[in-house]
Amino acid sequence: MGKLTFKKEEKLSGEKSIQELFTKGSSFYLSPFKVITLYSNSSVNRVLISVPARTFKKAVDRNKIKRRIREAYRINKEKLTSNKKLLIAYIYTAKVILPSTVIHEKLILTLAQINKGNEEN
RNA sequence: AAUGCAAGCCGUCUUAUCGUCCUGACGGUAACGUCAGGAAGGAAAGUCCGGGCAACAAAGAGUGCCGUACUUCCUAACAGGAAGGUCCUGACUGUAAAAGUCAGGAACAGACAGUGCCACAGAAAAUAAACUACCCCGCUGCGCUAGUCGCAGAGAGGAAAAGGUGAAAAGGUGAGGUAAGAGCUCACCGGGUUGAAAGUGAUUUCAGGCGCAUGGUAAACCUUACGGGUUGAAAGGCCAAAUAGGUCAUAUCCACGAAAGUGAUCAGCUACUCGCUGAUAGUUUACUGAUAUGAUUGGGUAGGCUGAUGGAUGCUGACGGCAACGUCAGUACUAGAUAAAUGAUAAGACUGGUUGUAAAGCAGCCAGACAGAACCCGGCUUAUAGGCUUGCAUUAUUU
Repeated sequence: MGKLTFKKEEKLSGEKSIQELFTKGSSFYLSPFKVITLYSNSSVNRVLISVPARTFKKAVDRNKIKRRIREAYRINKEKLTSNKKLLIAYIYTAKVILPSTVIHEKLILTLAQINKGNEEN
């Protein structure tokens, strides 16, 4: 480990798996995110990052938020301790563009929450 | 030099650490790794026009629907662009009037094909109309200067000249003419019309004749001319797991038969499977099944590839053209993602603003826009901190 990469394989795509995640996954809110998780049999954790176009009408703003979340996940993803692999969706629910440091802090909290959920199962 | 306007151009940079996508080379069975190269815009935006491309449709014509609307040209095409014309507005020059130059604007075909509408005000808003005032005529009354008189009244006519209303009042100004008036007549202007000349054309100029009642609105319906097949890359083309199905082979079980063996073929019903019916075949009344494994196969789901990035491309030069643009030659370029890459963090530089200081300098603080490719092009429209260049105007200074 120790590689802070984020390759194509880790990006969640495909209509079917996304539908499955949204219908069967379990979710929790932790401002500014809504997080949805689901166990899968893939070889890596796969992540979907979404910023609603309803709150951020300009593509530039959405891209900026997505990039910050992606960077935060990339740097902190080794904090995930589960053996089983997950599908994770991050949905950005805040109405303003938060600075990178805040997004980093909050995302670490969400990872801790996901780990806690694993231990209970 | 400053400010304003117009046109054109640019629209932050560097380093470090960690990362993303594409291409190539090398290593590796592969996963992947190493190295090298490349990776957003002037609007990528709005999706408002036009085209390429693709599929489907399509005898021809008419009607309907939608769009366009001064002319000529440019272009693949356009509602875009260039040049020009007409009208309107403003400024300047200038004159007795005229006229010219510059800048801006125009939904700039048709209102003697038809239908409709024209609020309020006003007498009247469209085959004209008489409220006030004006004029003539006869009648009645009154007056005295006793008339071809004056005043008043009601009546019958004339008249679009004056007043007032309105966005608009039926060509304008002047003269003649008349009871008063009227294109009733004349001159000039305006209008439409005929001819000639100039121009590819819109149109212009000149000449003749026309007295010339019949408004506005087509961003009301409408008429005329020209153009338009429909749907968009989620189009279209190709490959193709898994699962279910077809066919073949083998094995096992089962059924029939005394045994050998057989467990098929064809047609009809049904969208298909199953099933049913019939015929034929296996010496034959019967039976004409099931499961597993392997091979193969049609369609095709998930998914993938393609479409899809080199083009009506940019730049430079020559030639043609007033110009838009075209032709030729040279040269340069190369994003290709797909739940959607092109980044994150830190430091510094640069530019601008502001505060401190008498000022330069320096220091502190703040800011660096609009905005993210999605098949590709040509336009239009809208957003945009700051900077640069050129031209014009104004002001100030120096020579």
